[in-house]
Amino acid sequence: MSSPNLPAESLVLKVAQQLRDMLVEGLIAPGAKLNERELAEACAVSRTPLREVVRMLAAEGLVVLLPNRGAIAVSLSKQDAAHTFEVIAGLEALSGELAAQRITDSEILEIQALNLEMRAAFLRRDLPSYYRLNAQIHAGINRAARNPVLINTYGQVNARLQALRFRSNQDTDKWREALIEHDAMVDALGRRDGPALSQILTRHLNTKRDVVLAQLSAAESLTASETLPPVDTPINDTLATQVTQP
Amino acid sequence: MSSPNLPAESLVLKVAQQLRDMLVEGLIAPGAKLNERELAEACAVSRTPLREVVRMLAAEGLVVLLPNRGAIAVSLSKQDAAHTFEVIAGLEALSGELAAQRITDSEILEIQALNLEMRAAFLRRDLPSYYRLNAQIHAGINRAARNPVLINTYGQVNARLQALRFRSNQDTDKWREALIEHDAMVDALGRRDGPALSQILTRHLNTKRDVVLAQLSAAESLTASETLPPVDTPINDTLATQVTQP
DNA sequence: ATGTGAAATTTTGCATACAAAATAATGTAA
DNA sequence: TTACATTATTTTGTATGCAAAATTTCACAT
Repeated sequence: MSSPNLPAESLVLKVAQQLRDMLVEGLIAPGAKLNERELAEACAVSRTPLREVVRMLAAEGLVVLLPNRGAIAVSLSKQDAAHTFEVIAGLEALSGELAAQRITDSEILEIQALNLEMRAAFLRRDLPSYYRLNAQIHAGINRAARNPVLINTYGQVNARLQALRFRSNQDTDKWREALIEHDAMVDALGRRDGPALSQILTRHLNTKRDVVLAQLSAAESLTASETLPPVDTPINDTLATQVTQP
Repeated sequence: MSSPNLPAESLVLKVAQQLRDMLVEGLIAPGAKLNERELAEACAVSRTPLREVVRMLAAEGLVVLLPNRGAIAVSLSKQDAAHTFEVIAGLEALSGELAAQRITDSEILEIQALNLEMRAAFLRRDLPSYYRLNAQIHAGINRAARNPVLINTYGQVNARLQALRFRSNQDTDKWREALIEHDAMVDALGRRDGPALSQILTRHLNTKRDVVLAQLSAAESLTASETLPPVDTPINDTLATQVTQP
């Protein structure tokens, strides 16, 4: 039911979604400075609405305001990420609890189907499809919780995690483990066992947290060795692969 | 260590807190229109920073943007309030779980002391003190969870409930019930029994939700009979009940 | 070379100005 | 009077302009 007249959407909301996407997709790197003039030009608006958008994203936690120094894309430390995962785990636990009470039979079937598709994606080692289907399953559970406030809160907190861009190739054992957790999840959902689903989701998020934190540690030590060579050993080879990130 | 030079704080952040307070304190009534000229004048700034603030509060869910028609203070329907309480319950459950693991002995003592003060306030039927102490106890538990993201998320969602201004006189039985729940809460915290604390907090929030929803029903039917003859047309809901953007 | 400081440039923050939309007011016809 | 169309006023949305702060550039001294 897309109406033919599209002026309904406010300009700021469109630009907000645009910038939000750029941040979540990683087109604007974590920690990168947001230049008002540049972004305004890129979005084809003046600085005024753009500034309003940046303030909105700051309230959402996707950017950080630096007084008199503009804004930067949020860059979560490992601790920040851990804290965020804790909250996400709590929200998903709630979501599972509520979804088990309120989900319809057809929704259960749909999620079961998605889970099978996800297994297929795993067998093909099709990571993009896997992530898409994984997100769809969790979104389906959230939707089945029948709570717009929960969905909204979840989306806001989760966006900050998405901005981490951790969707890299995880090791196969962990991946297989995640699949087992998903099976248990779908099973609990099918039995409408809220507490069980809740518990599985919490555990699932904890393993996901561990994977992401490990990746962050790896990336961190990697960039550290790039930018800060060991004190004793002078630089002897010039690779010219400097990463532009504060 | 409050620095002597106060220009550090950004103007927008100050105005944001100002407006936020006005909304939470009920100085701006739920559903009330936010006139940019008026508010800008009241806050002694021009419309530009004020608009930025309004956008921030929209992202926080304290105001709702109406395209081409400005913004209104959020006005939660009963369903919205119920949904919000569900999320708050989930967040407090998480908070209790984490706090039980991380709280220090002295923090436990402090919360026990606050609980006793709250009992005293109850005996005196000192409602303001009761609410203040109650808030302090819950804030203490949240703080003990050692998770800034949780505190932030909680604060944002809870602000919308505060804006309901439901702190009216509750009936004495429910009040006594709340006291018992608080005792159980403090007890579980003292034993560092996370699951128990979590469960008690959830139940506590559910009773609180029931109280508030009952009050909302009462207020609703009251204003309805004042403004409209008791016909079958509740023109009310479904207009501005959307809390925030996707 | 390296560090320091002053001038130049850029960038942010805020206010004002103007166009479009919405609301209120007025007049007219039934 | 009421309903409706038309005009006037207000209000919102966006762009532009200007001052303050921050960043960069560059000259100069160590």
